[in-house]
Amino acid sequence: MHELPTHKRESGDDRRLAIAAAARDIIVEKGLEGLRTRDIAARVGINIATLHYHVPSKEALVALVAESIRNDFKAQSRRRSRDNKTALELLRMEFEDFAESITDMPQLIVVMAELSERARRDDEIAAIMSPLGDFWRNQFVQILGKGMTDGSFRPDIDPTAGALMITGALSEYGRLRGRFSTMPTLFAELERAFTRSPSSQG
Amino acid sequence: MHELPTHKRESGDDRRLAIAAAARDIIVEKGLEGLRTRDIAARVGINIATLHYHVPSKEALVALVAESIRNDFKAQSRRRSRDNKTALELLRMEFEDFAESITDMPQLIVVMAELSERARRDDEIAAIMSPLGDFWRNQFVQILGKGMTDGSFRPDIDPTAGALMITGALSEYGRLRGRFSTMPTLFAELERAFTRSPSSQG
Amino acid sequence: MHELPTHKRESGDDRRLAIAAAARDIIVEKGLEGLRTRDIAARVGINIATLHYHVPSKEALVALVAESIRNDFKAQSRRRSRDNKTALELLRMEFEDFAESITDMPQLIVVMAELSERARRDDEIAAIMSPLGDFWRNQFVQILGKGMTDGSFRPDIDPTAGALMITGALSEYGRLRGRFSTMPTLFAELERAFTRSPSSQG
Amino acid sequence: MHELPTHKRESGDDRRLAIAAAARDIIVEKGLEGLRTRDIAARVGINIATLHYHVPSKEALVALVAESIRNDFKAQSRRRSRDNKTALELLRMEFEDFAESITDMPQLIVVMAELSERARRDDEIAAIMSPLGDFWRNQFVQILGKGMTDGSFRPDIDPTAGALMITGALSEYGRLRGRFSTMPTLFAELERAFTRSPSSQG
DNA sequence: AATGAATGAGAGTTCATTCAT
DNA sequence: AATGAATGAACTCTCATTCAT
Repeated sequence: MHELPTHKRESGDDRRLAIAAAARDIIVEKGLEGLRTRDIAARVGINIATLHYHVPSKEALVALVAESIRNDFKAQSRRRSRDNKTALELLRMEFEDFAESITDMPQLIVVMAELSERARRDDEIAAIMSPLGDFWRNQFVQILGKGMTDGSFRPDIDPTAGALMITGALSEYGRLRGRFSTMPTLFAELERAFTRSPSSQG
Repeated sequence: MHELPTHKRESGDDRRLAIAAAARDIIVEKGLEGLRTRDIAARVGINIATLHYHVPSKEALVALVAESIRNDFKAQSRRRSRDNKTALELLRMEFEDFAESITDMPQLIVVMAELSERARRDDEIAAIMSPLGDFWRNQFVQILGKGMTDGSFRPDIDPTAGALMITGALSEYGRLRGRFSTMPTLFAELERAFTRSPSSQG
Repeated sequence: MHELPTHKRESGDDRRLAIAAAARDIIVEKGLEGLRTRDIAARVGINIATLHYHVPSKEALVALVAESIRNDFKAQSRRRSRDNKTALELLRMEFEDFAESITDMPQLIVVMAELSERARRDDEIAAIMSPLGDFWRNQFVQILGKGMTDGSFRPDIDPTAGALMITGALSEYGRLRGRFSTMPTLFAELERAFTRSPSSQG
Repeated sequence: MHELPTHKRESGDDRRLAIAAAARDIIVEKGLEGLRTRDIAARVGINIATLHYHVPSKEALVALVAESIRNDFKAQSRRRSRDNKTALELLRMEFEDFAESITDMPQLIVVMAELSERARRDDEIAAIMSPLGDFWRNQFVQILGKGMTDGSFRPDIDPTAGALMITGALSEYGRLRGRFSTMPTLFAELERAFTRSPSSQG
């Protein structure tokens, strides 16, 4: 990126980035199942043999994609200061991050879903993806825990179950591609689910 | 099931059932991606050509599996009377149905997930699976709506978003195979999410 | 034909006729190469196993078609009296027979061509088709020979070569399906080829 | 041909030539119908996958053969000067070309016949073969036309019908593989068919 | 770093034929 | 005489991978 690539004899790292990007595009279009090394090579503009020179096997290729996804995902979560915020504010920031991801990299959600599916049968992928899911879920566990203390949320939440509800709802939203509910509506409902009812005497 | 198959000259319908069952097993083990007609034939104990005699193509085979899943899923939902129940009771019944499915046919959830993924790119499968998802989600929409009226639930629920939360949470639970939360804990949290907070004064 | 078939349990001979007819139709549409026993059975309205009951193998089936063609072909040639005719009249009668065949059974020419091609590699078919070609060619050999004597034709014809020219021209016409010359034009040219030039001093 | 192939790592063009040649041999032996990709690969000494690398499908393979035939056929027709020749001389040159083809490449006629048959149902092949037949036939149309002017031939020829007679006779001769007439005999008869009778008074 | 050529293993599918009823 | 079910053998085609250059 920072130096002009010759488009012939690119540095290994740049090639690997390009390969991962092409692979992600294809996964979005045809799923992991429809991912073919030849298609990736064609999209990058290199020979299959060259592809194998940079990424020795398909297994390694999928792992590369998984790592690429992990990097993008983690990058998304670390950009803003989380200090001196109430739990509710933190939750909203997470929601905003999610909305941003969907907007900026709609790929990300789809590819993550495909890789999670694969992780069920592939230990190497599981080793990369599971911590990612854990990390995401755990952020909500933390937020919910904090919110029970600072009064943002109900005091009777089970943070683990609650976090699972949130990630489940967001994943489901991504899967349905917004066909049945808008994001603000869903976010609002999720907030209500963990805050006190407006008036219990109502 | 009820009589030992001779493995020679079975009726077409029985064979198709056996084929669907074998395919489901393999999908659980290796995913839709790892589904091979030869493996199915071997598991059923027939020749590949015989498999093609009963199910003319792999496309048709996947559709057969989808239908088989749909039948099992719908069968699960229709066994008990839903009359004269409060919304909360109905919600609990749904949870019990879900628990039963997980216990009796842990396959079902996994295969449904695989088929839903495939439905994204395969219209024929989408035609079978989408209504199923809609049906499931809609049951919760109904229940939440009713609960807002009969006082079971908060009056400020968005039923559509709420239903999406519930199905998302249940799907996520199935995907994680109970690794991070027990079913009763999750069910309880879901209930609390839609009922009034016990006392807002604490 | 002479007694009403029940369409179930037909006599073997009727079935064989129907099978041959169906096979000929399919050969016209898709060539011998595209002939499938299943397609024949479907067109006749019987099961493949039933087809094999009546015609034990595909080899026998093709032979059956060849015989059916032979019968039709020979029938065409024997309907009119050939007595007391000049060679030129006989030649014209042959042309008329050919024209009639093309009109009444356009199949016949096409299927004959396919079978002749096959005869090159299949001795059984050759045993049926070769005599047919010989018979046809020989009719022209006879006519040309007679014409050299009765003054209808040039005296310097080589009857064998001439007969080959005629059958070749007619076959070519059939193959091209009349795209480059009309039948009367071709017939006239053939006549001229074997009669004296109108005036050599011209 | 000119240098011994190593049977390992040949250039793509050489391989395609070898593949076309092998395919032509097999078509001669077993017909287009009996053409199998595996047989071609075996004859060339390569793997089936390698065959598909060079020729992506069987359809393309048959087209390749058709093109190979066209090239050989056209090459045959363009080697000698056709200037300052009478129509009769030109006709004889065509006959000599035909005789040479039969001697040097007996394949050519047989494979052309098979491809023409196929052309009836395959538009891609028709697009290659039909112009070839048209080209051949048209050469005779030209020669006959010229001969009517320069006095070589009868003045009452229909060139189109006459050309069809010639190509038909030659094709028939090729099909019968010289069983019923020698080439010189046939050529002589064809000449006589279009020249004036030597003397109508005998 | 890059590539054209090659490959083994295996995929889904087809087809004439047979068997039990 | 008829059929649904079954099958072995074969077919075209695909794919990740390797090798020589």
